[in-house]
Amino acid sequence: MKAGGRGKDAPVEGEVSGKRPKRKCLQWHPLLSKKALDFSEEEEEEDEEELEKEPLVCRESGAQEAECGATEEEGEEEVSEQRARRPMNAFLLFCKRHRSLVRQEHPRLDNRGATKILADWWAVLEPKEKQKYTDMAKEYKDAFMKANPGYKWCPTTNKPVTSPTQAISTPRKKVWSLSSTPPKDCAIAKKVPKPDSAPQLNFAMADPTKMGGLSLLLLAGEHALTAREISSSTSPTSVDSGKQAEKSTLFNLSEISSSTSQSGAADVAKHPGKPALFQLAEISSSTLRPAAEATAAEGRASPGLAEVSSGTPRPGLQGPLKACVNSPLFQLAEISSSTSHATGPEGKPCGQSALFQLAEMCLASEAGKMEALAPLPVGESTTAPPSHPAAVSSDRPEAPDLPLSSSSSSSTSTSSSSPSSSSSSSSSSTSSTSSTPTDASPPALSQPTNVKKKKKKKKKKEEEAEERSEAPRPDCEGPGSPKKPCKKRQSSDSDLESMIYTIEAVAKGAWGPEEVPRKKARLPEGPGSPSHPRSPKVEEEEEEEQEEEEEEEVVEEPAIKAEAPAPVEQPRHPAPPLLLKTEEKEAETEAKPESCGSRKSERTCKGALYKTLVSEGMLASLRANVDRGKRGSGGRGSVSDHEAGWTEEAWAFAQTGASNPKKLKKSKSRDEPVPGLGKLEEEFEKKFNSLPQYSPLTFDKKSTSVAKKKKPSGNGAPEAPKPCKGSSPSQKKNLFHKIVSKYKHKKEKPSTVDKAIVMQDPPVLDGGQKGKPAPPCGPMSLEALGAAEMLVGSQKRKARKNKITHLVRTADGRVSPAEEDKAKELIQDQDEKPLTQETLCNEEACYADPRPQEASDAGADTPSVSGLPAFFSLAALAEVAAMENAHRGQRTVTIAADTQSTEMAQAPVLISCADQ
DNA sequence: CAGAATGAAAC
DNA sequence: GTTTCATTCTG
Repeated sequence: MKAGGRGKDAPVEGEVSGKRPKRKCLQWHPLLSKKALDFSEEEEEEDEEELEKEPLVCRESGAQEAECGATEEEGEEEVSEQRARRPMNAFLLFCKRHRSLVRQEHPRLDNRGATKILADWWAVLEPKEKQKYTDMAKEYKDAFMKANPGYKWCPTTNKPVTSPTQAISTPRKKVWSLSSTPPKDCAIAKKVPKPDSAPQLNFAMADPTKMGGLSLLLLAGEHALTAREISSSTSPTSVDSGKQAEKSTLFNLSEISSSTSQSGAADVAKHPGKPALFQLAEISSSTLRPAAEATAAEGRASPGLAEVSSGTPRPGLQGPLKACVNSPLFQLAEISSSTSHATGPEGKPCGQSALFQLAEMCLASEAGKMEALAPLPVGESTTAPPSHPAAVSSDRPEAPDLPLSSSSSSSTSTSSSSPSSSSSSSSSSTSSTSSTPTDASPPALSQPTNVKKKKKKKKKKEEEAEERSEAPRPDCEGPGSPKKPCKKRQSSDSDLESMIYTIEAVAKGAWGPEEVPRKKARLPEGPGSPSHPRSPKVEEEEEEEQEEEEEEEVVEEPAIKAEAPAPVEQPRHPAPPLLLKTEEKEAETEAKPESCGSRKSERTCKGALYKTLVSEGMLASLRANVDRGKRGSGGRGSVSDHEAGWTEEAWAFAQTGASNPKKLKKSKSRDEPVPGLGKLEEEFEKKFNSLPQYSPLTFDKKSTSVAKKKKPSGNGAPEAPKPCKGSSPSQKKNLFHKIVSKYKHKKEKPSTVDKAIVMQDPPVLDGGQKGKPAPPCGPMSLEALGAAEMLVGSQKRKARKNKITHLVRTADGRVSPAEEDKAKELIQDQDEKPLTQETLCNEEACYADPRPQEASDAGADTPSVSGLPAFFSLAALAEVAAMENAHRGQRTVTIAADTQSTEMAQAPVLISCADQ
C-alpha cells in the first residue's frame, strides 16, 4: 500500500490533472537519502558536515538534479518525481508503532477507532516518553529537510523554490515536488536506481544467509558502531543535550547522503573505518584464511582508491558504487559469506573462523554452566546487556522458515533483526529479496472502489465501550512458576569468554541500543526479580522483554512473586495461558533448540521467534482470527472471559514482541519498495524500532493511576505501589496535570481515564460499585463536570466543516456534538460500574462495528437489537434507568444545566445503543 | 476514498 | 486561526 503510490503510478499521473497527486510522493526515508552507498558510512559518519559541502556539488550539476528527480527516482518504476512525503510527526510515529498493539487489543476496532485510542494513549503518555517520539520526529524531519532542502510542506500555491527544470517536470505535481530537491533527491534517485550494486553491498552486509561466523563478528562490530551512534542519539539524556551536537544518525546519514551521494567508498576511505569493525574483520579474516588477509589488504588499499574517487567531484553514481564494492567491508562480507555460508541449515553458524568457534564453544560451556547454576547472578543478568546478543548469535539458527525477519524490507541487516535473520537465513538462502514472503498483507487493494459514502459517525461510544470490555479481562495471574535462570552467562573466566563477551556486548549494544540503557535504568529493580523463577515458558520472552517494557516488567515481577506491593493489578501480565503455549509449541517445533542451545535457552529462541512473528503481524492475524471466531461462535458472554483472557495474552506476547526493539520491525516496513535500500532502511527502522513501544497495560495503568488520583475518594486503595512503567509518582502527577489540563483546554475525552478505571474496577471493585452509579459518579462527576464545562465547545480538534454538518440536535435541544461526546463519556463512566459484561456488551453492540455485522450472533435471540447482546441484562437496563433517574434528580436538584444536559444526553445515547 | 487522531508547516 | 498532509486500514 504504502508503496501504493508507486504501484499505481500510472494513476497518479493521469490523475494529476484532476486531483492533486497525492501519493506520488514517496515516502521519504532518511535511509533513502543515504541509500546503499552510504552503508559503510552509517557507522562512521560521525561528522558528515564536511561532506555536506559536497551536496553543493550535486547541485552544481543542475542537470543532474533534473534528471534525478524525474528519471531515476525509482529505479524500479516510475517514480516520476514523486515528491517526498512529509515526515511523520511524533504522534504519527507513535501511531505507527502502536497501532498494531491497539488493534490487537481491540481486534474489532477499525482504524479510526484505533486512532482514537492511540490519541488517548498519546495524551496520557508521559512527557518523557513522548519526548522520545518527538525527538525522533525531529530527527526525522531534520534529515528530511536536509535531504530535501527546498521541500515545502504544503504544496499550496507556491512552489517557489522550484527551479524551472523541476517545474517543468512536475507541473502537475507541483507543489511539493521537490523543486529544490536537488542534491539529495538526486542522491536518492541515484541510489535507488543503482540497486544493483548498492544492494549487493547492503546485502552482503545484511544478508543473513551469508552471515557466517565472520559475518557475525562483523556484524557485531557494525552494530557496536551503530549502537554508539544510536545510543547517543537515542538516549534520552543525550537526546536533549546531545542530540544536535551529535547529530542524529539519521541526520548524519542524510547529510552524508546529500553531501556525497556517491560517497560510499569515499567515506570508507575517509574514516579509516570503524576500527572495531575492521579489526574484527581482520582478525576473523586472518583466522579464516589467507584469502581473507588478502581481502583485508585489499580493503585497506581500497580506501585510497576510494579517496581518489571521492576526490573527483562525483564520479557519478556508479563510480561510488564500485568503490563501495571494492571496499574492504564488502569484500570481507563476501568472504565471510562464502566461508560462512556453510552454516548448516540448522543455522548454527558453523563458524568458519576458529575464533568464532571458540567463542561459541565458550558460550556453550558457559551456557552449560549457567544452566547448571540455577542461581545465576540474577542481578547481573538482568542488568547485563549482553545477554541478548549472545542469544542472538547462537540462536538464530533456528530460524524457522518464516520469512519474518527478512520480511521486513530492511530486515536483512537490521541489527536487531539481523541476527535472527541470519540464522534463519541459512535455511533459505534467500537473499535480500526475501522480504516479501511474509508480508503481511498484500494489499491487493489496488482496486479502487469508488463508492463514496460519507458517513461520519461518532463511534466514540463504541470505542469506549470496547475499552471497557477490555477491562473486564480477567487478570490472569501469572503462575509463579520459577523463572529460568537461563539468562546469560556471566562473566566468564576464560579469555575467550571474555572476548566473546565483549563482542557480544558490542553486538548487543548495537542491537538494542535502547534496550540496554533502559534496562540498566530500570532493571536495577530487576535484580530482585530476576531471581524469581518463572514459568519456563514465559520466561524466555520475559527475559527479552525485560527491558522492553520496563514498566510492565515491574509489574510483572511483583506478580511473579509476592514482592510487589501493588495489590491491584499485577495479574494481567502474567501468564499467557494455554493458547500461548500452543503457539510456543509451534515455535519450538519450528525452531530447534539444539541450535539455540548453547547460548540461550531454546525458549529464548522460541521467544525470539514468537516475537518476530508477532512483530510480523502474523500472530496478530491469528489472534484476530481467533477473536473473530470467538465472536462468531457467538457466545458472547461466556466468551467474554475467554476473549479477554486471550486478548490479554496476546497482549503479553505482543508486548514481549514489542519489547524487543530489535524484532519489532513491523511486518512491512513502510516502504519496502526499494529493494536496494537495505541497510539504510534498516537503519531507519532500527531507529524507529528503537522507539519504545508501550504496552497497553502501561497506558491502562497510567490512566488508572490518573483516575485514582482524580478520584482519590473513589478508590481507597489506589495502586500506589505499582510503578507504572518508569513513571515515578511525580510523573504520575504530571500525567494527572496533563489530563486535567487537557480537560480544561481541550475537551478531552475522559474516556481514557474511564477506561482505565474500568479496567481496574472490574476485578477489584465490581461488586460494590456495580450497583450504583452514583457513588462513582460523585467523584467522577466533579471532574466530568469540570471537563464537561471545559469541553463543551471544543472537540479534540475543531470540528471541520464537514463534521459540523453532522452535528445534530438532540431532542432536548442540546446540540453540539461535543456534548454528545461528553454524554457518552459520562455514560461510560456510569457504565463502568456496571458489570464488565455489560460493558462488553455495550462495546460490542455500539462500539466496534458500526454496522451490525454481528447481528447474526446477537441477533439470534433478540432480533430487534442487533447489537444488543443477549446479555444486556435486565439488570443493566435497570441500572441505566436508575442512573437516569438519579441523574435527573441530581440535576434537577443540584447541578447546573450543563450536567443535566449531559446526562440527558447520556440516557438517550445509551438507549440508542441498545436499540441499535 | 473517507475518516480518526495529532502535529507541523504554510497560508 | 485555518488547511494540508503525514500513517494506517476498515468500511
